[in-house]
Amino acid sequence: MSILFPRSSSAAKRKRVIRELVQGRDYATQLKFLLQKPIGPDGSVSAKELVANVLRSFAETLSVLTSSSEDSTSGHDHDDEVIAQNLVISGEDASQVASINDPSSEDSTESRKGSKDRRGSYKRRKTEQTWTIVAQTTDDNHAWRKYGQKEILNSQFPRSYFRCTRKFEQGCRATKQVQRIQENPDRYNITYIGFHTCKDTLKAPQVVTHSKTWDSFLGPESNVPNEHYSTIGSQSQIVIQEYPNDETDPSDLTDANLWSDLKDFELSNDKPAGLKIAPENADSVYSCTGSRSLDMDFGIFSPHFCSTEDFHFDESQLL
DNA sequence: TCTATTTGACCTTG
DNA sequence: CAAGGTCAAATAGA
Repeated sequence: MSILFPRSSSAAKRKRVIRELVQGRDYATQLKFLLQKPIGPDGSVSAKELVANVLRSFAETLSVLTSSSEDSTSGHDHDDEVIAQNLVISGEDASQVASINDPSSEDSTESRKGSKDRRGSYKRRKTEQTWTIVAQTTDDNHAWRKYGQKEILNSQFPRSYFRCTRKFEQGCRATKQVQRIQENPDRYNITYIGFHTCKDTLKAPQVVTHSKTWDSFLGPESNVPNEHYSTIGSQSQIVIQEYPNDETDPSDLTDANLWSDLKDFELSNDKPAGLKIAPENADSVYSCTGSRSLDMDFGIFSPHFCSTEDFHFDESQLL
């Protein structure tokens, strides 16, 4: 595949292409989770394979575009957002998503109503789909509300817990955990748990907080200078998709609730609410660290996607 | 006054 | 039982 854009005149088109590709790939990734089905009875290409191909195609295209743009761009705009390049499934079974709306796996919030002395009586949401990214920013275009912070054993930095601000308005189940990486305090390990099911993501351009810096998010131990997080450009993000290890059949992913979730994604202002972890401000994503691979592994991507830093995609260079 | 954050308590899980 | 996740009262800020 070879796509060459005339430098000046087609910059906008190029930008759009990149955006669409990235977005499309994210959608395909979501689709993949929903279509964990074996080959059809008639031996036709399975949806799984299909999605794999789509993803591979996206990855390849982006790879080409990126490499072709790298040597042709000299300037970097600090404010430019950077697009995540790869969403890697390091998969365990994708079974858990099916239980998103399963009452048995619901957050304890409901079940605790009326019993004030049951603080903390919750069901740990190990049944949710989770994925982890490494990034220099925690901004992901979703509105989050911090609800807790914990000192973590053998970790210099505390872990902060966030939930979607629309948890109660719209019942959005998305949560995330943010923790500064000890070996690399410039970056954060961000674990997303569950997909956003809220719809007005555009109304939530930033993480909602009264705090002025991420330091306040990440605890008093944090001593990274504020200005370190004042800009968005040039972040690196690494995505590691994870599935809970569960016995549920992956085909449950086609659960009606999920489809409705998917519909929600589509309705959410052209922005995928779920896998938005590959936000516009990510530039590098990798992982091949999965323990148990899904049948369809993202290893189908070209090898460089699995290395840690060689795939650096800065959208600003393409725009 | 309203909304978000902080923080210690409480609970689940392994 | 320790570690980690969540709640909710207290607090802070707009």
